[in-house]
Amino acid sequence: MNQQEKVTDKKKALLDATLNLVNNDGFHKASMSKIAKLAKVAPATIYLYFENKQDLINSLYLTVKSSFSEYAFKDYRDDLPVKKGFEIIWYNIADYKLNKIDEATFLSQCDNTPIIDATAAEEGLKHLQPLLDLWEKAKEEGIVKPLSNYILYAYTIYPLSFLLAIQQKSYYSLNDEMRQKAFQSAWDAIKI
Amino acid sequence: MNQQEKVTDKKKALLDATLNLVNNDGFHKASMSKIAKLAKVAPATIYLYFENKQDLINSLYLTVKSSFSEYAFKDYRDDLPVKKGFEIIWYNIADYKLNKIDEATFLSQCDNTPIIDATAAEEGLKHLQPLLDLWEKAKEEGIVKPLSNYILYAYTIYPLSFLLAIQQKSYYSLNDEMRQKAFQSAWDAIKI
DNA sequence: AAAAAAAGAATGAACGTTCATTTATTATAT
DNA sequence: ATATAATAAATGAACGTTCATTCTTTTTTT
Repeated sequence: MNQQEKVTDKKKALLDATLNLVNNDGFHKASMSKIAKLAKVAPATIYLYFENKQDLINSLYLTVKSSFSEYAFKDYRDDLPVKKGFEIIWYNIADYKLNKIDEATFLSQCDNTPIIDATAAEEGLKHLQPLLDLWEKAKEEGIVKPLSNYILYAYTIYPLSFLLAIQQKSYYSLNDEMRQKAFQSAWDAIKI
Repeated sequence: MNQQEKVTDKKKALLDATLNLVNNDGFHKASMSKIAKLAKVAPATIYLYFENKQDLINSLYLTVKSSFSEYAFKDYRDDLPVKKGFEIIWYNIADYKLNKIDEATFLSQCDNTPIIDATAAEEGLKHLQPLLDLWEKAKEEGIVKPLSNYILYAYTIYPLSFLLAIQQKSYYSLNDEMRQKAFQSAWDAIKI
């Protein structure tokens, strides 16, 4: 293992530890020493890789967000028919939310609290551009209702966050059949 | 002003202060001394009304949640036709989320983080029972798709949280026309 | 042997909470 | 009605603890 890889390893261990602690105990209980202990590293070592706690959190957010959007647009091409393209993206995001539960939970916590810098939050918003482009095309073609992209998002993608939360509290688990029905509801909400 | 009212006043000032600080700075930055200062009270006074910080937060959550559900079912009666009843509840909740922004923001923060005790969270869940009952009736009558109440919630009520978040970041504001369209999408998502 | 990485101990500041008093209110006695 | 006693409410200072961060020393790599 070379130097570069080792650096990445420690950094990754720290990001993982932070993710888990923030998810399970909340930001206010995720202290630097706990993070260090979980990552099997001395507290001071964190400062070799991150400027301070805020930088650690921001970095984690951007890292996870970018892994999310990579996942979301896997196998998607903008020359596909509108509904097919939307279906691919929707199922990708559903898979992410229901399989990569820790990452998705963390993102949802960041999006609903002020623990992330305004600048980092803005940076994270840019990741969904291909979906916004798709919706513009869909509206032009008269396939989807002429609603703002915010509303389209609210009724198709955002509900998945609730299903994630429910599943995580293990009141409920979403099988393939349910997933199809959920997609149908998303589509019914926005289709003309 | 009698004694009872004075007690309620200080308590209310403390709950208000906590709401504002947690909303703006996050739970981890809302220290007891800041809360006390904002409520114009000595730090020690908080402990006359609440056991500790966790109890303060839990109390705030339950207070707000109960004001929310009172608002949600205003003018609702279970002998109304299903769609009419749903419409009343939906618009009530929309009004709450878009007008009582601070309270709604706080609830959304609580629902997406581990800052609330498990017991308090469970307690808060019971408030939506009339809506769940309505949905059961709607499914029996074949007016609404045979989906779990979780999914029905995810596609009708939950999207309002996103619209709240958007409006609060003031990227966007929801007028009456948009609100009607949003209701239409909610209904389209679940109607048969 | 020199440089870089990591560790652990040490730092002041800030935290939630408690304490001994003071201030305000209510009840009792004159 | 007035003065006094008893109670309740509220305070600011102080507590022990924990926090994020830094400093010094040790270990590892080159």
